[in-house]
Amino acid sequence: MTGPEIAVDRSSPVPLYFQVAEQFAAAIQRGELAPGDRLDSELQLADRLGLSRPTVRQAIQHLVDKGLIVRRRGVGTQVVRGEVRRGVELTSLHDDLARAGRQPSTSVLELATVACPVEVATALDVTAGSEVQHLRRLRFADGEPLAVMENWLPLHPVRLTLDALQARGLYAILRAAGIRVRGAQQRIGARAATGAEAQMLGERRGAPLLTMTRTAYDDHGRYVEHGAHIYRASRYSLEVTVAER
Amino acid sequence: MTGPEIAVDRSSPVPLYFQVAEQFAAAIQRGELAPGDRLDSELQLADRLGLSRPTVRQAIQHLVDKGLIVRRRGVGTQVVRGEVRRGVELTSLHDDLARAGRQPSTSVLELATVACPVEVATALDVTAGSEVQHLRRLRFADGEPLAVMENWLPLHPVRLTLDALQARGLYAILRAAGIRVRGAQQRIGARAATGAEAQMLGERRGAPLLTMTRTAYDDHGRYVEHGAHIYRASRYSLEVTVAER
DNA sequence: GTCAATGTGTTGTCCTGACATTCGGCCGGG
DNA sequence: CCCGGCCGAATGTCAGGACAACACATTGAC
Repeated sequence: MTGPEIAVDRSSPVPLYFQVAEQFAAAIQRGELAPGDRLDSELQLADRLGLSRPTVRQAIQHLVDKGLIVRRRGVGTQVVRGEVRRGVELTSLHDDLARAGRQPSTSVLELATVACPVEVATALDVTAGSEVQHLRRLRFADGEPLAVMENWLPLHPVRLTLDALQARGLYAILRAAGIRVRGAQQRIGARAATGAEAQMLGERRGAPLLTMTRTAYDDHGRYVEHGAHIYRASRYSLEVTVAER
Repeated sequence: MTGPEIAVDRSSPVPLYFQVAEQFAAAIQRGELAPGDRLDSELQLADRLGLSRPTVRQAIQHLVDKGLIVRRRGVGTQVVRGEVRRGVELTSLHDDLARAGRQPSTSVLELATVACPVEVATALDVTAGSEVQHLRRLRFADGEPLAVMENWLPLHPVRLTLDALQARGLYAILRAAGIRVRGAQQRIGARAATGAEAQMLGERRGAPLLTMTRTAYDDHGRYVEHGAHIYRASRYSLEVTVAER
Protein backbone atom coordinates (compact mmCIF):
# COMPACT_ATOMS: atom_id res chain seq x y z
CA MET A 1 0.00 0.00 0.00
CA THR A 2 1.65 3.17 -1.15
CA GLY A 3 -1.49 5.19 -1.71
CA PRO A 4 -2.10 8.04 -4.12
CA GLU A 5 0.67 10.24 -5.36
CA ILE A 6 0.88 13.27 -3.15
CA ALA A 7 3.38 16.05 -3.34
CA VAL A 8 3.64 19.18 -1.26
CA ASP A 9 4.95 22.56 -2.31
CA ARG A 10 6.88 24.13 0.51
CA SER A 11 7.12 27.45 -1.27
CA SER A 12 3.34 27.78 -1.42
CA PRO A 13 1.59 29.94 1.14
CA VAL A 14 -1.01 27.20 1.53
CA PRO A 15 -0.31 25.29 4.77
CA LEU A 16 1.30 21.91 4.25
CA TYR A 17 -1.35 20.03 6.21
CA PHE A 18 -4.01 21.61 4.03
CA GLN A 19 -2.25 20.64 0.83
CA VAL A 20 -2.08 17.05 2.01
CA ALA A 21 -5.71 16.99 3.12
CA GLU A 22 -6.91 18.42 -0.17
CA GLN A 23 -4.99 15.92 -2.23
CA PHE A 24 -6.34 13.01 -0.20
CA ALA A 25 -9.87 14.37 -0.50
CA ALA A 26 -9.41 14.67 -4.26
CA ALA A 27 -8.10 11.10 -4.48
CA ILE A 28 -11.14 9.85 -2.59
CA GLN A 29 -13.47 11.87 -4.78
CA ARG A 30 -11.80 10.49 -7.92
CA GLY A 31 -12.25 6.98 -6.59
CA GLU A 32 -8.51 6.42 -6.51
CA LEU A 33 -8.94 5.65 -2.85
CA ALA A 34 -11.95 3.36 -2.67
CA PRO A 35 -14.31 3.13 0.29
CA GLY A 36 -12.81 0.79 2.88
CA ASP A 37 -9.27 1.29 1.66
CA ARG A 38 -6.63 1.69 4.33
CA LEU A 39 -4.36 4.71 4.24
CA ASP A 40 -0.68 4.40 5.01
CA SER A 41 0.15 4.82 8.65
CA GLU A 42 0.91 8.29 9.88
CA LEU A 43 4.59 7.47 10.25
CA GLN A 44 4.82 6.04 6.73
CA LEU A 45 3.08 9.08 5.31
CA ALA A 46 5.31 11.46 7.22
CA ASP A 47 8.33 9.61 5.90
CA ARG A 48 7.08 9.48 2.32
CA LEU A 49 6.05 13.12 2.17
CA GLY A 50 9.02 14.44 4.08
CA LEU A 51 6.78 15.91 6.78
CA SER A 52 6.57 15.47 10.50
CA ARG A 53 3.95 13.27 12.06
CA PRO A 54 1.97 16.13 13.65
CA THR A 55 1.56 17.78 10.25
CA VAL A 56 0.34 14.56 8.68
CA ARG A 57 -1.92 14.03 11.65
CA GLN A 58 -3.43 17.47 11.28
CA ALA A 59 -4.20 16.74 7.63
CA ILE A 60 -5.90 13.48 8.49
CA GLN A 61 -7.87 15.09 11.31
CA HIS A 62 -9.21 17.57 8.79
CA LEU A 63 -10.60 14.73 6.70
CA VAL A 64 -12.07 13.00 9.74
CA ASP A 65 -13.92 16.20 10.61
CA LYS A 66 -15.35 16.29 7.12
CA GLY A 67 -16.58 12.73 7.51
CA LEU A 68 -14.42 11.33 4.73
CA ILE A 69 -12.32 8.90 6.73
CA VAL A 70 -12.32 7.07 10.04
CA ARG A 71 -9.51 6.38 12.45
CA ARG A 72 -9.12 3.44 14.78
CA ARG A 73 -6.47 3.40 17.41
CA GLY A 74 -4.20 0.44 17.15
CA VAL A 75 -5.45 -0.40 13.68
CA GLY A 76 -5.23 2.35 11.14
CA THR A 77 -7.15 4.77 8.99
CA GLN A 78 -9.81 3.88 6.46
CA VAL A 79 -11.95 5.63 3.90
CA VAL A 80 -15.60 5.70 4.95
CA ARG A 81 -17.80 3.27 3.05
CA GLY A 82 -20.44 4.45 0.66
CA GLU A 83 -20.44 7.70 -1.23
CA VAL A 84 -19.92 10.88 0.69
CA ARG A 85 -21.92 13.95 0.01
CA ARG A 86 -21.00 17.47 0.83
CA GLY A 87 -22.84 18.76 3.85
CA VAL A 88 -24.04 22.26 4.67
CA GLU A 89 -21.06 24.46 5.20
CA LEU A 90 -21.20 28.19 5.51
CA THR A 91 -22.19 28.82 1.95
CA SER A 92 -25.10 30.73 0.59
CA LEU A 93 -27.86 29.24 -1.49
CA HIS A 94 -26.44 31.12 -4.45
CA ASP A 95 -23.17 29.20 -4.38
CA ASP A 96 -24.84 25.90 -3.66
CA LEU A 97 -27.03 26.20 -6.72
CA ALA A 98 -24.19 27.32 -8.92
CA ARG A 99 -22.13 24.32 -7.88
CA ALA A 100 -25.03 22.01 -8.57
CA GLY A 101 -25.12 23.33 -12.12
CA ARG A 102 -28.33 25.27 -11.69
CA GLN A 103 -28.88 28.89 -12.59
CA PRO A 104 -29.50 31.03 -9.50
CA SER A 105 -31.30 34.34 -9.72
CA THR A 106 -32.67 36.74 -7.18
CA SER A 107 -35.47 39.22 -6.91
CA VAL A 108 -35.00 41.70 -4.10
CA LEU A 109 -38.38 42.35 -2.50
CA GLU A 110 -37.17 44.70 0.17
CA LEU A 111 -33.99 46.47 1.17
CA ALA A 112 -34.21 49.07 3.88
CA THR A 113 -32.93 50.24 7.21
CA VAL A 114 -35.41 49.47 9.94
CA ALA A 115 -35.74 49.37 13.70
CA CYS A 116 -34.71 45.93 14.87
CA PRO A 117 -37.61 43.68 15.95
CA VAL A 118 -37.30 42.13 19.38
CA GLU A 119 -36.82 38.51 18.30
CA VAL A 120 -34.08 39.50 15.89
CA ALA A 121 -32.45 41.74 18.45
CA THR A 122 -32.03 38.87 20.90
CA ALA A 123 -30.60 36.67 18.17
CA LEU A 124 -28.13 39.31 16.99
CA ASP A 125 -27.35 40.46 20.51
CA VAL A 126 -28.14 44.12 19.79
CA THR A 127 -30.58 46.38 21.59
CA ALA A 128 -34.13 46.16 20.29
CA GLY A 129 -35.14 49.11 18.16
CA SER A 130 -31.62 49.91 17.01
CA GLU A 131 -31.17 50.35 13.29
CA VAL A 132 -30.44 47.28 11.20
CA GLN A 133 -30.54 46.53 7.51
CA HIS A 134 -33.51 44.43 6.53
CA LEU A 135 -33.55 42.38 3.40
CA ARG A 136 -36.11 40.17 1.74
CA ARG A 137 -35.39 38.19 -1.38
CA LEU A 138 -37.20 35.73 -3.58
CA ARG A 139 -34.73 33.20 -4.91
CA PHE A 140 -35.04 31.23 -8.13
CA ALA A 141 -33.29 28.19 -9.55
CA ASP A 142 -33.45 27.91 -13.33
CA GLY A 143 -36.17 30.54 -13.29
CA GLU A 144 -38.35 28.61 -10.89
CA PRO A 145 -39.15 30.06 -7.46
CA LEU A 146 -37.39 28.16 -4.69
CA ALA A 147 -37.23 30.14 -1.50
CA VAL A 148 -38.07 33.35 0.30
CA MET A 149 -35.22 34.59 2.43
CA GLU A 150 -35.40 37.33 5.00
CA ASN A 151 -32.26 38.69 6.60
CA TRP A 152 -31.29 41.27 9.17
CA LEU A 153 -27.78 42.72 9.48
CA PRO A 154 -26.33 45.17 11.98
CA LEU A 155 -25.45 48.36 10.14
CA HIS A 156 -21.77 48.67 10.86
CA PRO A 157 -19.89 46.46 8.55
CA VAL A 158 -21.13 46.73 5.02
CA ARG A 159 -23.69 48.66 3.03
CA LEU A 160 -25.74 46.39 0.83
CA THR A 161 -26.78 47.49 -2.62
CA LEU A 162 -29.43 46.17 -4.92
CA ASP A 163 -27.01 45.48 -7.75
CA ALA A 164 -24.69 43.40 -5.61
CA LEU A 165 -27.54 41.34 -4.20
CA GLN A 166 -28.87 40.46 -7.62
CA ALA A 167 -25.51 39.23 -8.86
CA ARG A 168 -24.12 37.45 -5.83
CA GLY A 169 -25.03 35.68 -2.65
CA LEU A 170 -25.11 37.52 0.65
CA TYR A 171 -22.18 35.59 2.03
CA ALA A 172 -20.02 36.40 -0.97
CA ILE A 173 -20.73 40.10 -0.42
CA LEU A 174 -19.81 39.84 3.24
CA ARG A 175 -16.63 37.99 2.44
CA ALA A 176 -15.65 40.59 -0.13
CA ALA A 177 -16.16 43.26 2.51
CA GLY A 178 -13.59 41.55 4.72
CA ILE A 179 -16.04 39.87 7.03
CA ARG A 180 -15.03 36.33 7.78
CA VAL A 181 -17.99 34.24 8.78
CA ARG A 182 -16.76 31.54 11.09
CA GLY A 183 -19.81 29.74 12.35
CA ALA A 184 -23.56 29.74 12.69
CA GLN A 185 -26.39 28.31 14.71
CA GLN A 186 -29.31 27.03 12.72
CA ARG A 187 -32.76 25.79 13.52
CA ILE A 188 -34.53 23.72 10.92
CA GLY A 189 -38.23 23.02 10.94
CA ALA A 190 -41.29 22.89 8.74
CA ARG A 191 -44.70 24.50 8.50
CA ALA A 192 -47.57 25.10 6.11
CA ALA A 193 -47.45 27.91 3.58
CA THR A 194 -49.65 30.94 4.08
CA GLY A 195 -51.64 32.22 1.11
CA ALA A 196 -49.15 34.96 0.32
CA GLU A 197 -46.16 32.65 0.59
CA ALA A 198 -47.80 30.04 -1.56
CA GLN A 199 -48.47 32.57 -4.28
CA MET A 200 -44.87 33.77 -4.33
CA LEU A 201 -43.46 30.28 -4.48
CA GLY A 202 -45.94 28.78 -6.89
CA GLU A 203 -47.30 26.31 -4.37
CA ARG A 204 -50.77 25.77 -3.00
CA ARG A 205 -51.81 27.32 0.26
CA GLY A 206 -50.98 24.92 3.10
CA ALA A 207 -48.19 23.26 1.12
CA PRO A 208 -45.31 22.09 3.34
CA LEU A 209 -42.37 24.46 3.60
CA LEU A 210 -38.92 23.79 4.99
CA THR A 211 -37.92 26.57 7.36
CA MET A 212 -34.50 27.55 8.54
CA THR A 213 -33.39 30.31 10.85
CA ARG A 214 -29.70 30.99 11.03
CA THR A 215 -27.55 33.30 13.08
CA ALA A 216 -23.99 33.64 11.83
CA TYR A 217 -20.97 35.02 13.67
CA ASP A 218 -17.63 36.29 12.40
CA ASP A 219 -14.13 35.90 13.75
CA HIS A 220 -14.78 38.63 16.32
CA GLY A 221 -17.49 36.42 17.78
CA ARG A 222 -19.99 39.10 16.76
CA TYR A 223 -23.20 38.12 15.13
CA VAL A 224 -23.27 39.57 11.65
CA GLU A 225 -26.45 38.19 10.18
CA HIS A 226 -29.74 36.67 11.19
CA GLY A 227 -31.92 35.01 8.62
CA ALA A 228 -35.35 33.42 8.48
CA HIS A 229 -35.81 31.41 5.33
CA ILE A 230 -38.52 29.28 3.81
CA TYR A 231 -37.94 26.75 1.07
CA ARG A 232 -40.35 24.83 -1.12
CA ALA A 233 -40.12 21.40 0.43
CA SER A 234 -41.00 19.83 -2.91
CA ARG A 235 -37.85 21.24 -4.49
CA TYR A 236 -35.27 21.54 -1.79
CA SER A 237 -33.72 19.75 1.15
CA LEU A 238 -30.69 20.24 3.35
CA GLU A 239 -27.74 17.97 3.88
CA VAL A 240 -25.78 17.80 7.08
CA THR A 241 -22.81 15.62 7.90
CA VAL A 242 -21.78 15.09 11.49
CA ALA A 243 -18.49 13.68 12.74
CA GLU A 244 -17.40 13.25 16.32
CA ARG A 245 -14.24 13.42 18.37
CA MET B 1 -7.60 38.67 33.18
CA THR B 2 -6.91 35.45 34.93
CA GLY B 3 -10.04 33.64 33.83
CA PRO B 4 -11.96 30.88 35.58
CA GLU B 5 -10.33 28.53 38.02
CA ILE B 6 -9.25 25.46 36.16
CA ALA B 7 -7.39 22.51 37.55
CA VAL B 8 -6.34 19.35 35.83
CA ASP B 9 -5.97 15.90 37.34
CA ARG B 10 -2.99 14.15 35.86
CA SER B 11 -3.90 10.84 37.47
CA SER B 12 -7.25 10.78 35.69
CA PRO B 13 -7.59 8.68 32.55
CA VAL B 14 -9.47 11.60 30.94
CA PRO B 15 -7.12 13.39 28.53
CA LEU B 16 -5.77 16.67 29.84
CA TYR B 17 -6.93 18.68 26.84
CA PHE B 18 -10.43 17.32 27.36
CA GLN B 19 -10.46 18.24 31.04
CA VAL B 20 -9.47 21.77 30.15
CA ALA B 21 -12.04 22.04 27.36
CA GLU B 22 -14.82 20.76 29.60
CA GLN B 23 -14.02 23.18 32.37
CA PHE B 24 -13.98 26.12 29.99
CA ALA B 25 -17.26 24.99 28.47
CA ALA B 26 -18.76 24.74 31.95
CA ALA B 27 -17.49 28.22 32.83
CA ILE B 28 -19.11 29.62 29.70
CA GLN B 29 -22.35 27.80 30.43
CA ARG B 30 -22.37 29.13 33.98
CA GLY B 31 -21.86 32.64 32.66
CA GLU B 32 -18.56 32.96 34.46
CA LEU B 33 -17.05 33.68 31.09
CA ALA B 34 -19.43 36.14 29.46
CA PRO B 35 -19.97 36.48 25.71
CA GLY B 36 -17.25 38.65 24.25
CA ASP B 37 -14.80 37.95 27.07
CA ARG B 38 -11.25 37.33 26.05
CA LEU B 39 -9.51 34.20 27.23
CA ASP B 40 -5.95 34.25 28.42
CA SER B 41 -3.42 33.71 25.67
CA GLU B 42 -2.36 30.17 24.96
CA LEU B 43 1.04 30.76 26.49
CA GLN B 44 -0.42 32.24 29.66
CA LEU B 45 -2.83 29.35 29.98
CA ALA B 46 -0.10 26.80 29.42
CA ASP B 47 1.96 28.46 32.10
CA ARG B 48 -0.91 28.76 34.56
CA LEU B 49 -2.11 25.20 34.14
CA GLY B 50 1.30 23.63 33.97
CA LEU B 51 0.64 22.25 30.51
CA SER B 52 2.36 22.61 27.17
CA ARG B 53 1.02 24.94 24.55
CA PRO B 54 -0.08 22.15 22.14
CA THR B 55 -2.25 20.66 24.86
CA VAL B 56 -3.88 23.99 25.64
CA ARG B 57 -4.31 24.58 21.93
CA GLN B 58 -6.03 21.25 21.46
CA ALA B 59 -8.46 22.11 24.24
CA ILE B 60 -9.29 25.46 22.68
CA GLN B 61 -9.66 23.91 19.24
CA HIS B 62 -12.24 21.57 20.72
CA LEU B 63 -14.30 24.53 21.86
CA VAL B 64 -13.96 26.28 18.52
CA ASP B 65 -15.31 23.17 16.80
CA LYS B 66 -18.29 23.25 19.11
CA GLY B 67 -18.94 26.86 18.20
CA LEU B 68 -18.38 28.19 21.71
CA ILE B 69 -15.41 30.45 21.06
CA VAL B 70 -13.64 32.19 18.22
CA ARG B 71 -9.96 32.64 17.54
CA ARG B 72 -8.26 35.48 15.71
CA ARG B 73 -4.64 35.34 14.79
CA GLY B 74 -2.67 38.19 16.19
CA VAL B 75 -5.45 39.18 18.53
CA GLY B 76 -6.68 36.49 20.84
CA THR B 77 -9.54 34.20 21.73
CA GLN B 78 -13.06 35.30 22.62
CA VAL B 79 -16.29 33.74 23.75
CA VAL B 80 -18.94 33.87 21.02
CA ARG B 81 -21.63 36.48 21.60
CA GLY B 82 -25.18 35.51 22.37
CA GLU B 83 -26.32 32.31 23.92
CA VAL B 84 -25.14 29.09 22.42
CA ARG B 85 -27.43 26.18 21.98
CA ARG B 86 -26.46 22.57 21.69
CA GLY B 87 -26.61 21.34 18.13
CA VAL B 88 -27.46 17.94 16.75
CA GLU B 89 -24.77 15.55 17.76
CA LEU B 90 -24.95 11.85 17.36
CA THR B 91 -27.62 11.32 19.93
CA SER B 92 -30.94 9.64 19.64
CA LEU B 93 -34.24 11.36 20.10
CA HIS B 94 -34.63 9.45 23.35
CA ASP B 95 -31.63 11.13 24.95
CA ASP B 96 -32.50 14.55 23.55
CA LEU B 97 -35.95 14.44 25.11
CA ALA B 98 -34.67 13.15 28.42
CA ARG B 99 -32.16 15.98 28.60
CA ALA B 100 -34.88 18.50 27.81
CA GLY B 101 -36.82 17.23 30.81
CA ARG B 102 -39.52 15.53 28.80
CA GLN B 103 -40.65 11.97 29.24
CA PRO B 104 -39.79 9.84 26.21
CA SER B 105 -41.67 6.65 25.44
CA THR B 106 -41.73 4.30 22.50
CA SER B 107 -44.20 2.00 20.83
CA VAL B 108 -42.53 -0.55 18.58
CA LEU B 109 -44.70 -1.01 15.50
CA GLU B 110 -42.49 -3.47 13.75
CA LEU B 111 -39.34 -5.46 14.44
CA ALA B 112 -38.38 -8.10 11.92
CA THR B 113 -35.67 -9.41 9.64
CA VAL B 114 -36.43 -8.51 6.06
CA ALA B 115 -34.84 -8.46 2.63
CA CYS B 116 -33.12 -5.12 2.20
CA PRO B 117 -34.94 -2.69 -0.13
CA VAL B 118 -32.86 -1.22 -2.93
CA GLU B 119 -32.74 2.39 -1.67
CA VAL B 120 -31.64 1.24 1.76
CA ALA B 121 -29.09 -1.15 0.28
CA THR B 122 -27.33 1.65 -1.57
CA ALA B 123 -27.29 3.80 1.54
CA LEU B 124 -25.93 1.02 3.75
CA ASP B 125 -23.58 -0.25 1.07
CA VAL B 126 -24.88 -3.82 1.23
CA THR B 127 -26.24 -5.97 -1.59
CA ALA B 128 -29.94 -5.47 -2.23
CA GLY B 129 -32.09 -8.29 -0.93
CA SER B 130 -29.68 -9.33 1.79
CA GLU B 131 -31.16 -9.73 5.24
CA VAL B 132 -31.35 -6.69 7.47
CA GLN B 133 -33.20 -5.87 10.64
CA HIS B 134 -36.12 -3.56 10.07
CA LEU B 135 -37.59 -1.46 12.80
CA ARG B 136 -40.48 0.94 13.00
CA ARG B 137 -41.28 2.93 16.09
CA LEU B 138 -43.79 5.52 17.16
CA ARG B 139 -42.15 7.92 19.58
CA PHE B 140 -43.90 9.97 22.25
CA ALA B 141 -42.90 12.92 24.41
CA ASP B 142 -44.91 13.27 27.61
CA GLY B 143 -47.40 10.82 26.17
CA GLU B 144 -47.98 12.87 23.04
CA PRO B 145 -47.02 11.39 19.65
CA LEU B 146 -44.01 13.12 18.15
CA ALA B 147 -42.40 11.07 15.42
CA VAL B 148 -42.45 7.90 13.40
CA MET B 149 -39.00 6.44 12.95
CA GLU B 150 -38.06 3.67 10.58
CA ASN B 151 -34.63 2.08 10.73
CA TRP B 152 -32.68 -0.61 8.94
CA LEU B 153 -29.58 -2.29 10.38
CA PRO B 154 -27.25 -4.85 8.88
CA LEU B 155 -27.62 -8.07 10.85
CA HIS B 156 -24.09 -8.66 12.04
CA PRO B 157 -23.49 -6.54 15.04
CA VAL B 158 -26.33 -6.66 17.48
CA ARG B 159 -29.65 -8.34 17.92
CA LEU B 160 -32.39 -5.91 18.85
CA THR B 161 -35.07 -6.89 21.31
CA LEU B 162 -38.42 -5.35 22.00
CA ASP B 163 -37.69 -4.76 25.66
CA ALA B 164 -34.49 -2.91 25.00
CA LEU B 165 -36.12 -0.69 22.39
CA GLN B 166 -38.90 0.35 24.71
CA ALA B 167 -36.54 1.35 27.48
CA ARG B 168 -33.70 2.99 25.58
CA GLY B 169 -32.78 4.75 22.40
CA LEU B 170 -31.33 2.88 19.45
CA TYR B 171 -27.98 4.59 19.75
CA ALA B 172 -27.67 3.68 23.41
CA ILE B 173 -28.27 0.03 22.51
CA LEU B 174 -25.64 0.16 19.80
CA ARG B 175 -23.15 1.80 22.13
CA ALA B 176 -23.77 -0.81 24.79
CA ALA B 177 -23.05 -3.49 22.20
CA GLY B 178 -19.62 -1.99 21.61
CA ILE B 179 -20.48 -0.19 18.40
CA ARG B 180 -19.00 3.27 18.32
CA VAL B 181 -20.93 5.53 16.03
CA ARG B 182 -18.54 8.09 14.68
CA GLY B 183 -20.42 10.07 12.09
CA ALA B 184 -23.48 10.32 9.91
CA GLN B 185 -24.83 11.90 6.77
CA GLN B 186 -28.26 13.42 7.08
CA ARG B 187 -30.78 14.87 4.70
CA ILE B 188 -33.47 17.10 6.10
CA GLY B 189 -36.63 18.04 4.27
CA ALA B 190 -40.36 18.40 4.65
CA ARG B 191 -43.54 17.03 3.15
CA ALA B 192 -47.25 16.67 3.79
CA ALA B 193 -48.58 13.89 5.99
CA THR B 194 -50.46 11.02 4.42
CA GLY B 195 -53.73 9.94 6.00
CA ALA B 196 -52.12 7.05 7.86
CA GLU B 197 -49.26 9.15 9.13
CA ALA B 198 -51.58 11.91 10.24
CA GLN B 199 -53.67 9.47 12.24
CA MET B 200 -50.67 8.03 14.03
CA LEU B 201 -49.29 11.43 14.92
CA GLY B 202 -52.54 13.13 15.82
CA GLU B 203 -52.30 15.63 13.01
CA ARG B 204 -54.59 16.40 10.11
CA ARG B 205 -53.96 14.86 6.74
CA GLY B 206 -51.69 17.13 4.73
CA ALA B 207 -50.13 18.64 7.85
CA PRO B 208 -46.46 19.56 7.36
CA LEU B 209 -43.95 16.99 8.56
CA LEU B 210 -40.23 17.42 9.06
CA THR B 211 -38.37 14.55 7.46
CA MET B 212 -34.87 13.32 8.12
CA THR B 213 -32.95 10.44 6.62
CA ARG B 214 -29.72 9.52 8.30
CA THR B 215 -26.98 7.03 7.53
CA ALA B 216 -24.53 6.48 10.38
CA TYR B 217 -21.10 4.86 10.25
CA ASP B 218 -18.94 3.41 13.01
CA ASP B 219 -15.21 3.54 13.59
CA HIS B 220 -14.66 0.82 11.00
CA GLY B 221 -16.14 3.16 8.40
CA ARG B 222 -18.97 0.68 8.00
CA TYR B 223 -22.50 1.90 7.82
CA VAL B 224 -24.38 0.51 10.79
CA GLU B 225 -27.77 2.14 10.52
CA HIS B 226 -30.03 3.84 8.05
CA GLY B 227 -33.10 5.69 9.21
CA ALA B 228 -36.02 7.51 7.65
CA HIS B 229 -37.85 9.60 10.20
CA ILE B 230 -40.82 11.93 10.20
CA TYR B 231 -41.52 14.47 12.91
CA ARG B 232 -44.54 16.59 13.66
CA ALA B 233 -43.39 19.97 12.47
CA SER B 234 -45.71 21.64 14.96
CA ARG B 235 -43.87 20.06 17.88
CA TYR B 236 -40.30 19.53 16.79
CA SER B 237 -37.39 21.17 15.03
CA LEU B 238 -33.71 20.43 14.63
CA GLU B 239 -30.74 22.48 15.65
CA VAL B 240 -27.44 22.49 13.86
CA THR B 241 -24.33 24.43 14.67
CA VAL B 242 -21.61 24.84 12.10
CA ALA B 243 -18.05 25.98 12.71
CA GLU B 244 -15.28 26.24 10.16
CA ARG B 245 -11.54 25.73 10.03
C1' DG C 1 -2.35 66.90 12.00
C1' DT C 2 -2.07 63.04 9.09
C1' DC C 3 -0.07 59.04 7.60
C1' DA C 4 3.47 55.64 7.32
C1' DA C 5 6.86 52.76 9.81
C1' DT C 6 7.77 50.15 13.76
C1' DG C 7 7.09 47.22 17.78
C1' DT C 8 4.66 44.04 20.61
C1' DG C 9 1.67 40.40 21.52
C1' DT C 10 -1.06 36.63 19.75
C1' DT C 11 -2.41 32.79 17.05
C1' DG C 12 -0.90 29.71 12.97
C1' DT C 13 2.25 26.37 11.36
C1' DC C 14 5.81 23.01 11.74
C1' DC C 15 9.44 20.32 13.87
C1' DT C 16 11.53 16.51 17.06
C1' DG C 17 10.86 13.37 20.58
C1' DA C 18 8.60 10.37 23.91
C1' DC C 19 5.36 7.34 26.10
C1' DA C 20 0.42 5.39 26.60
C1' DT C 21 -3.30 2.81 24.89
C1' DT C 22 -5.50 -0.23 22.02
C1' DC C 23 -6.22 -3.74 18.52
C1' DG C 24 -5.39 -7.90 16.28
C1' DG C 25 -2.73 -11.57 14.96
C1' DC C 26 0.83 -15.02 16.32
C1' DC C 27 2.18 -18.63 19.05
C1' DG C 28 2.27 -21.82 22.53
C1' DG C 29 0.05 -24.46 26.26
C1' DG C 30 -3.64 -27.21 27.74
C1' DC D 1 -8.68 -28.07 18.67
C1' DC D 2 -9.51 -24.25 21.56
C1' DC D 3 -8.08 -20.67 24.36
C1' DG D 4 -5.08 -17.39 26.62
C1' DG D 5 -0.98 -14.58 26.72
C1' DC D 6 2.52 -12.09 24.19
C1' DC D 7 3.98 -8.72 20.97
C1' DG D 8 4.13 -5.70 17.05
C1' DA D 9 1.88 -1.89 14.91
C1' DA D 10 -0.95 1.88 14.79
C1' DT D 11 -3.21 5.85 16.70
C1' DG D 12 -3.79 8.90 21.04
C1' DT D 13 -1.67 12.04 24.13
C1' DC D 14 1.80 15.28 25.74
C1' DA D 15 6.13 18.04 25.95
C1' DG D 16 9.08 21.90 24.38
C1' DG D 17 10.82 24.71 20.92
C1' DA D 18 11.08 27.72 16.77
C1' DC D 19 9.61 30.79 13.33
C1' DA D 20 5.83 33.04 10.42
C1' DA D 21 1.83 35.80 9.77
C1' DC D 22 -1.12 38.93 11.46
C1' DA D 23 -3.61 42.74 14.12
C1' DC D 24 -3.34 46.58 16.69
C1' DA D 25 -1.30 50.35 19.11
C1' DT D 26 2.40 53.34 19.38
C1' DT D 27 5.79 56.13 17.55
C1' DG D 28 7.98 58.87 14.25
C1' DA D 29 8.36 61.53 9.91
C1' DC D 30 6.56 64.76 6.93
